[in-house]
Amino acid sequence: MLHAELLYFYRVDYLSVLNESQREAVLQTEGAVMIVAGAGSGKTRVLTYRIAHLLQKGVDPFNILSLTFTNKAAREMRERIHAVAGSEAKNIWMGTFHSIFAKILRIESDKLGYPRNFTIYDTDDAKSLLKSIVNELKLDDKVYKPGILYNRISAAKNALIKAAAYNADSENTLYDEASGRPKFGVIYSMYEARCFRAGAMDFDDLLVKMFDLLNNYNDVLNKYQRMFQYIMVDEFQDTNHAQYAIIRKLANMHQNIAVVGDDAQSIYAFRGATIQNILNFNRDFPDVKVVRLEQNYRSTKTIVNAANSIIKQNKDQIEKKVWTENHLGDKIRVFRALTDNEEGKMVASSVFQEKMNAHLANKDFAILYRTNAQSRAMEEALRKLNIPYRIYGGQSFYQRKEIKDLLAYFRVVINPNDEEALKRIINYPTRGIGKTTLDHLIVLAETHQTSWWSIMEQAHQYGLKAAGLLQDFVMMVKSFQVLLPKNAYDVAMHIAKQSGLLKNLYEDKTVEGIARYENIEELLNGIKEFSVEETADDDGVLRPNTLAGFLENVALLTDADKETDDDNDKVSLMTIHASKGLEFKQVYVVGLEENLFPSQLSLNSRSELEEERRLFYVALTRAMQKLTLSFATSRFKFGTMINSEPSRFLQELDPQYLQIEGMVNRQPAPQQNSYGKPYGSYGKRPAESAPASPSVPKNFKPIQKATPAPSAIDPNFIGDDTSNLVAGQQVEHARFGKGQVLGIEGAGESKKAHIEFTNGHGKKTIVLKFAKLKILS
DNA sequence: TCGGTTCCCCTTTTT
DNA sequence: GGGGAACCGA
Repeated sequence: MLHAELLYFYRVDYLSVLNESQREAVLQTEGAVMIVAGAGSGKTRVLTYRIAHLLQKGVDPFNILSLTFTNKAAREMRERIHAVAGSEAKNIWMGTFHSIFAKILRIESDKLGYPRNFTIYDTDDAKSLLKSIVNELKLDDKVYKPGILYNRISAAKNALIKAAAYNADSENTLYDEASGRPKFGVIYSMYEARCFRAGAMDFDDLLVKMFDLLNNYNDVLNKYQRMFQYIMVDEFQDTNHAQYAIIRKLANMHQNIAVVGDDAQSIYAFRGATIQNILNFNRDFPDVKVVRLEQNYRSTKTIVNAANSIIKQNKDQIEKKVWTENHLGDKIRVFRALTDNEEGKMVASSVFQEKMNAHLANKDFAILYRTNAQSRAMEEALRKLNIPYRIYGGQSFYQRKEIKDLLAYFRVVINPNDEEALKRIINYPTRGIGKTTLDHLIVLAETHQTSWWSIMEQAHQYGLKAAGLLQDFVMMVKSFQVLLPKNAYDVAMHIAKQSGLLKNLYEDKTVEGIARYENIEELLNGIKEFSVEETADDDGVLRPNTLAGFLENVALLTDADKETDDDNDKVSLMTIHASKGLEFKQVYVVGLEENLFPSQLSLNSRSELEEERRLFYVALTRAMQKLTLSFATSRFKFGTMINSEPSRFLQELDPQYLQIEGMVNRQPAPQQNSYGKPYGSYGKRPAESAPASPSVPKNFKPIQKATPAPSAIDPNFIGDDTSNLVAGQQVEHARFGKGQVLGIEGAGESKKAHIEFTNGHGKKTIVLKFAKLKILS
């Protein structure tokens, strides 16, 4: 640290700006610490100062490991530390789990038999590989859907179960047989082998292989344990089993580990995150010091209290009381719109007005939604009012076809065994290597247990009809490979031109074609920027930034990691997931409708519904000054208009914090005791509006808390806990519809129900563990 | 083998 | 309403 920076650092006197708990969290650098940080409680500030404090104490930045969940969080943290602690910040091991592990895996790749420049398969690559495996095995791709297979493989990997172990466990095999996918284990094995053969790791492999590395190579474990004297983990509630197993190993030598998290903001259980890790942490580090940050500095009392009124409806939670000294603030507005487009208009014009009234800038506003598809209506409305906006996430730049195509060229040049990349470009632009040839290649590679590439290199020997064309392709790639040590931009440009890709895109003069060409230009410009500075490699030697280096960086960039343009004063549009960790003066949460938020797919179990509720909690707590919620009574879905009802979450909010606007003038004002339905009755719900259901408040709170997930959609919904299911009960199955239970067989994991379905599906035997049954009576 | 058309499925959320 | 796969005709 430079002297001047040190002085600056002391002058800030960071300890005086912290409250007592925050100070404790910063100063407790030794041993295990768990920081339970409520929303808006200054978590990032604590983490920043904690690292600054370590540096100031003389800890070498190379000995600090700080893991975050997103690239954005890592970057922001680095910038903030740089601001308080100076240029040393860049030497801290700071990044996402995936990026840090990828970095280490490249260094240690030879131990695992991987090339140093292994490819990282993204979700699309992985699904595409699974699809071809299913085809090769001649299985029904309606049953063996890539997405389902991918999720199940991912779940196994997150639990550190590899294919061999998976297949050795009869419980898995039985499960797969019962769910109609007996070949799953075979697919998993093949997938694993094919990734290895291609020199590729998927996202989950970055965790699994990292664990293997530490578990099987004591010298490697020792090296990194020594290195990482201080470990910090942000968003601990979002870690999965594999991630936890790794950090636990790494922390084992020095035992200096601080984890920061908030169970109320756990929104990634669907991806394997488990709050169990919090319990494990207490078990594995029995001397853990727990620090609670409960004072909220971000939001008004109204927002904090309303958010609390939501989260307390969850059964699964760690008791904590988030409070604030901030002023009361405005009530939370609720907009009711007729359609999704009208919702967009209301939100956009409200942003326009608020900007004037409260003298705010565009960047003080965020519009948050549950699904990316909802952004369109918002965009259109904002455009009409000339309000600049920026969309975070959604279809990422790097997921566009043309970008993936060019990147696939780079990938093949760097790692010709990368079969998913090869598949993309082998006949693009068209060069006469069609499906037939590719099928031959696949079969040959499989029989000779080798890669497509090595078959292609010897195409003549295998008597392939298209051998000449394949030879040409191989020669082209090899001519690119020679250039690899050079500067990334020169190589990239050469490849883009010589492959014919640039020309192919240039000739397309349609609007989309021009846009695609511009995207390629943008990518090339990005590479140019990347390649101007030289970097020192691990051995300290300066070398030009190569294309391989660019690809390493780009593989784990997904969403909002593209450089921001000059004008940053824009309204932010993003999913609630993407908004975690951010704050805005004014926040609009749109699409508060049943089946959308909470998502239809979450309605079958209490735990999933509670995750949706935590998601809502995250959304609410993004707002500093003013919060607006909105819903539409109908919206376009798959091109057709569907009716929708207001979300149950609106009804769960304590009405004293709400101000309802845009209502049909049916009643003078919502009465205190009628908050069960303060939004008027619209939509066709005969069962509800019929006199048969009198004035009993349907969602009366105490009842709601005691019974699992009452559904606002199905008035007959009783529950989903099938553990006590008996013959005679009426149930509803997601696919087969309604039916009656004839009998129960077995117990525990393999408990099955014989059910007679009414809608022509007849009798079926359903394994209760994975059938999502609703109990109707 | 290729290009165009139809048709089908889709929607959570992300590294 | 849209992207991708499957299908079909040259």
